[in-house]
Formats: sequence, structure tokens, C-alpha cells
Amino acid sequence: VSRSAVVELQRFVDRLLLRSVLSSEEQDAILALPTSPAALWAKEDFVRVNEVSSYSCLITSGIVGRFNQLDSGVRQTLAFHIPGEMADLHSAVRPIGVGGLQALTETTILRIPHRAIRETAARYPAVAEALWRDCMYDAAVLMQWTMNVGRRNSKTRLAHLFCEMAIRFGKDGQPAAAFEFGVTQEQLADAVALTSIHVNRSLRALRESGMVTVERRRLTIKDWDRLAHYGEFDPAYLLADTGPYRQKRLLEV
Amino acid sequence: VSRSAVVELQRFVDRLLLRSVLSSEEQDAILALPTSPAALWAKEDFVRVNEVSSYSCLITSGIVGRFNQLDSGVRQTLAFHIPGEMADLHSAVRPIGVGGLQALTETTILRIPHRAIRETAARYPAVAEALWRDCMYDAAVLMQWTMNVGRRNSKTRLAHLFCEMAIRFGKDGQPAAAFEFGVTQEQLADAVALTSIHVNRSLRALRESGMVTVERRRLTIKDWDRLAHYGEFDPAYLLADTGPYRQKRLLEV
DNA sequence: CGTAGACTTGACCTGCGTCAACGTGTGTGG
DNA sequence: CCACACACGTTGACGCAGGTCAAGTCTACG
Repeated sequence: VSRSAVVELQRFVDRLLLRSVLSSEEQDAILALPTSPAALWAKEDFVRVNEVSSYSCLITSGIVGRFNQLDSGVRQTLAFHIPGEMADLHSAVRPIGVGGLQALTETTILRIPHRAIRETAARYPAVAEALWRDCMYDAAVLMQWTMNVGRRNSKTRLAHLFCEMAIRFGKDGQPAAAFEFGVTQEQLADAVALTSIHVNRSLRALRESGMVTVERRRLTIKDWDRLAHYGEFDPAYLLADTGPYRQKRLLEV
Repeated sequence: VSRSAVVELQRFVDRLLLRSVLSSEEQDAILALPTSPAALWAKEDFVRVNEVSSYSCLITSGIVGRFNQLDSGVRQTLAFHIPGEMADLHSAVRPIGVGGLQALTETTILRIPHRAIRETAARYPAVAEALWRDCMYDAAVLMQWTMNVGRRNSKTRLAHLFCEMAIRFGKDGQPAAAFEFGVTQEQLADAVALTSIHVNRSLRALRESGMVTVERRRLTIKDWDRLAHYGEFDPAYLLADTGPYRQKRLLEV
């Protein structure tokens, strides 16, 4: 277990290195974080909405949704998280008002105590900066999500979400052409603030127009350019601080 | 100018102290941040949507909206910011994907260079933590905003927004009974993802039911309990890390 | 006292929700 | 290896919240 934990932490470090510069000592500090693994069933809620948790969750396989809930029980998913991401890193610094976590598929995670995260961040300012920046990346995604839900119609909304996930599942800023999204239409509905019924209809329209297919919870992009255009998708908010630009900016410190 | 800048920075520090513990040396480091003042007209866009800025804006008077825009020009406001808050602190660490800033009323701000913020944060880990936490507070507000826009009907949406602003304009976790909101119905519409026309109708309904009045851009809460209940408003996401609980948690570090 | 921006109101339209029924696939137990 | 169940997906008919268009009215300010 301990062996593979380092591998998973390394994946997280690699993610951070896309946007931040960390010395090998700083990287080692992250790799040395204590973890405890957990396995979750599909559809399991593993952090309750108003829970004050004392650890953050690094996803090692599967997909998890962060959500909030109205009293009526209606859910709004605020983010999807995929392996290599921490679903609730923000809780390390502010463990409330964060929403619940739900495993959408069968999922495995590593729990990392807030205490350890904060100690490491306090000791290595560059680690704090990298984690802080990662949280801000998350916030940028949430802003687009809000735009999506507030201002776009059903098909455009879905198209935008699919574009986002394609880039995030992809490598080097290139969209994945097909990937296991593993999400039911109802879970999709929670994310885009529609009914599962209307998601179904919109999905059909997208399929018939030849842009994307979602079959057996596998998403296949047939025509990236048209999908991105239709979904009003500009990947800048995901990618703009990646690559050479990053180096330049960080040398300022 | 320099004299009053310290006063304004002190107001920002006071805000941070609600949720974080800072030594007097750390507080002084924040008070010593360089600033340059600016005055803005009502309705002025002073940070463009895709601008990569090199400073953050501390609001000293007025109200500013953070927004994003579709190609069609439709806006979605993602946050309102009031005096004492930094409208784009997150840009200090990730200066893109942040959206534009718009002065909703006549507004004055202090610009603080990112470079200075990051140097101070790197030097004083507790300052970094406090700023990071402030960003996470912001993110928690944004999450509720997303819920609002995604899952509530027009009147409930407005009621929730008004409750949030009342608490934020208030003191010690008590809602302000009345305050200059200074926002036009069209700007409100951008925030709650409705039409200004529908905002108008919903506002009338809220007024007729005796919960709130918005007149001459001044908001008066007639019946807080009913408004909060109707708006499905729970102030925990704003307040839960304030007060004695905070002390306990921070001693861990 | 005139003008421009904000607010107000009405009539009509439409995207999405609701309700209700019916397929379809996958995994379980006999 | 079949059958049965249960969760998920699909489709249709209909209603309504909120959008759109168009016409005023108010208010602040020159």
C-alpha cells in the first residue's frame, strides 16, 4: 500500500508541476505526506454536505462529484474530479462550506490529514503557493461552471462540460478523443442543472448532429472543432498558466 | 493618500483576522504593502475579461462585480465585492481565468502589485495561509452562487442573494437591516441569471409579500426570518469559521 | 424643462420540467 | 444457462416559469 501511495502522490505532484515550480526537496515533502486508502462504491456519498472533515481526498481511481443539496434534496454538482486531483484540497485551509463528496463510479482515494498538509505548507512556502494555485485552478473551473448553468441552453451546456472533461482527461492540453466518463444521465443532470429527461433529449440532439456520442457511459468526441465551437468553449481557463508562460511568471518570486 | 491607505489595509487585515490568526509582525507586513489608488465611475469595466493583470484590487468604497461574458455579450456576475474585500486576490497566484471586474457604483480602489503580495506570502507562511483561506471563503460564496443560479426559482434566488449581502454588509454575523446596495435591476439580473424584466417582477412579488424592499437602490429587509427561510438561506458558509471555533482549529499549526 | 437611463407593465412565446409509460442491459440466483 | 429484477435510458403529452418584444412612466441631472 505504502509503495503505491507514493506513486499516487507523485501523480499529484506532477499535476502541481504543470503550474508551479517546486524544488526536489519540496516535492519530497509532498511525497512524504501520510495517507490512508479507502475504497468507495459507485454512488456512495463519502463526505456529507455539512461535515467538517479533517483530511482531504486524493483520487486514485474513479470519478467523484462535489455537490451541494437543497432542503428538498435536489442536488447541484459543483465539480467533477478525476484521478490525480484532490477533491477537497480547499478544506485543508477552510474545512466548512465545502459541500459533500460523492463517488460517481467505483472509486479509490487516499485520505491525507489536513494537519499534515498545513504543516508542510507552513514549512515550504512554495508548496503553499502550489496548493493555493491548485485551489484557484479549481475556482476558475467553478466560475465556468456557473456561467454554464446560468447562461447557456441545455445542449450548449452539455457541449461545454464535455469539452472541459475532454481537456482534463487529455494530455498536454490536447482533448481526449474518447474516455470512460462513467457518469449516469442523472448525475450529468445534477452537474448541468437540468432534468435527467432533458439531458437525455439534449444528448440525442448532440448525437444526431454528429458532435459527441455518450454510449454505455463512454464519451466519444466525433468532431472536436464543432463541439468546442458549439459549446462556446475556450480552454484558456484550464491551460493558460501551463507551459513556458508559467516559468516566466514564477521567476518573479 | 499614504495615510489613508494604511487605514484601508487595516480594514482588510481586520477581515482576515475574523478567520485567521496573525502576529502583529505579520499584520504589519500586510499594512506595509505598496498601494496605488484609483477612482472608478459607476458602470466602468476596469479589468477586462481576459486580461492578465499584475495587481489585485482592494475596494475602499463602492461595489464591484466580478463577471464573465459569453461571445454574445451576455454577462454572468460571479461575485459582488464590498469595501474591505479584495476583488481578485486569487489573481495574485493565478492571474488568468479570473473574469473581468466592473464597478457597479462609483468606486475607489487600491491596487496592490501581485509581486508584493507573493513576496509577503512567501516570507510569512501565516499570511499565505490567511490569504489562501480568504480565497477559499470566496470560493464558498461562489459555490452557493452556483446553487442559486442552477437550482432555485427567481424569487428564492433573489431572496438568497439579499440574505447573503445582508450578512456581509452586517457586523458580527448579524444581518444589516438596510443598506445601500447601489445595484441596478439589470446588474442584479446579471448576478442571478435572469432578465432585468423578470427581476423587476420578482422584486415586486417579494415587496408585496412584505419580506424586502428595494427602492432607489437601497435595500430594506422587512422580515429577516421569513426572507431567510424563503431564500433557503443558511449563513454557515459565511460564518462557520468565525468566532471561537477558529481559535481551536488554528492552534493545530 | 428636456433628455437619458432606469424602472414598470402587458401580451405572447418557448425551453425545460413534470408525469407517466415503456424499453434495455447487466448482474444475480435458481 | 435461463429468468427475473432493478437500475438506467427513452419517448410522448402537456404545463409553466421565465424570456422576448414593445410600449410606456419615473427620476435625476444638466
